[in-house]
Amino acid sequence: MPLPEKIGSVKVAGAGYINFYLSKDILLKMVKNILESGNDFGQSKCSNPRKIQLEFVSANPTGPMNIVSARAAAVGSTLASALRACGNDVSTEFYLNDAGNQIRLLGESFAARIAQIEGKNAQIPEGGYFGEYLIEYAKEYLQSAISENPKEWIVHRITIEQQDTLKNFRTEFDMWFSEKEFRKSGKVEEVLERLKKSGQTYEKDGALWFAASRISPNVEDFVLIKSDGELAYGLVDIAYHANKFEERGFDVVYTILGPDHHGHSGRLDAAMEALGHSGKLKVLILQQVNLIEGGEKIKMSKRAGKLITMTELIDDVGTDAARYFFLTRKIEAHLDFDLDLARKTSDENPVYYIQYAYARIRSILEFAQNKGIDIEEIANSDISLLKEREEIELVRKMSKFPYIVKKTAQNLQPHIIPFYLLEFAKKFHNFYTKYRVVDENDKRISAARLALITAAAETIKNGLKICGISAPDKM
RNA sequence: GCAUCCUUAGCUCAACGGAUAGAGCGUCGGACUUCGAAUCCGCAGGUUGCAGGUUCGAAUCCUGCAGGAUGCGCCA
Repeated sequence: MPLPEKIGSVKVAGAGYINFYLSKDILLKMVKNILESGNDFGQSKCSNPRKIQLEFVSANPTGPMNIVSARAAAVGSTLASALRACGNDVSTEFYLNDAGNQIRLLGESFAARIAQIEGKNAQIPEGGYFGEYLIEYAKEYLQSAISENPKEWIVHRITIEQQDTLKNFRTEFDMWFSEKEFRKSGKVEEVLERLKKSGQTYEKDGALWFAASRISPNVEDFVLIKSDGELAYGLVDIAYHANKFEERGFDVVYTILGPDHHGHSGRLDAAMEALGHSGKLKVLILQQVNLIEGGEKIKMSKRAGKLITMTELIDDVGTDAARYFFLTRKIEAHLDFDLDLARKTSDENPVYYIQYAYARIRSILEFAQNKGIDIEEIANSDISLLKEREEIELVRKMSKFPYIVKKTAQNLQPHIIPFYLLEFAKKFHNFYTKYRVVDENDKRISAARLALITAAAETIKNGLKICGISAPDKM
């Protein structure tokens, strides 16, 4: 039976399986495609591009960010890149909780610290913020001699700090959405009226409740308006999410929340349904992170003052290693972060294994150039000279990269790319050890192999880029 | 008590419901006069927590049980 030209061979593999292999020609064309695409290799067009919002981190501006925020930053920014690579219109957002009870407590705690430094007798309020960092900020505030209201100042100051930290962690947001400003918009009251009209609210103990349990039996009712007349967090958050769809027209919203918010997730879903947005919001619960050092869990407690902040973690292990480790787990799985392993700049640390493959290729290209080979010309080489098993395997692997990116975006699972890159690096090292790339006695095969490894470097670089990990030329 | 997540090799983890369940690390044994040894090759390591069910087919889906983590406020 004649085979279509795209199919190279067919083999019966046992267990009822028949394998069709892509022809070598098709595979080898991939190499040229990759070289032509360059930085765009891995991008694809989406059959139904959507306007997507991805909200993540959204840490309260009340103190230094913790390691769960770090994980959220790594995961969120990577998913955003992957979704963009698939042709979606993606907007990333940090919801700035700069209003409400916690901010009031922060302001009071900060004022108390200032008063203490000035020698006055002042107490940090019940449930306030006792962290030492407020003392440092208070000194800074007093020295700067600004007339700004201390509460406004501290919120702003901490927000700037968070923005810097996130930027250092290669996580940028298109939008920092202020809760305080949002509350002024009147949207909260409007949404409240609509919820009342939906008939799913009731009064009890002087508060206004939302009957979420009627919409979804597993969800408990919750308070919209507290008995003191204040807006509850739940209500503001519902209005905020309604705003995403109604004022800003997102088709889909992904909100990444910490494990302590899983109860909130069901409430939001129920409320979105009541407001006519069912199925458009997907809350992703990102599980917790345990830091492991010396084979043991580091117990962190605010009281004992043993808290490792996101900044400390980045300073300790570096952005590349930290991001890599945060990305290697499914989002719903708990992550044990092995500090000792992440610190190691040796072969045990997989992030270097991948980066090393890239650096090695850059080094070979430089070597070839020094030998007088014109790197620009390798795109015109005779790729069909590649026929060793390891060469074909490498091409086969790189041809899967766009699919890997797509799968990451579809499944909203960041770990797929780092795992792929690890396997890919393995295939490259494998090839490298067995075959010489630059062979002065055979210029034609050299050119073909240089084309091959250039395409490999492109694949690694683009993969690392999506993960927010650097691809160093030398290391 | 309720809710969410987890349980796969010694360790850390992969595996669109599909083939003989795969990687890294660790152990052991090998490979550098030539492009980077931060590398490669090989050996060993498994009743996928337990018990049922659905299916042509289950690590994967359903139920129950056991073990672990977390959350259950008119805080956010």
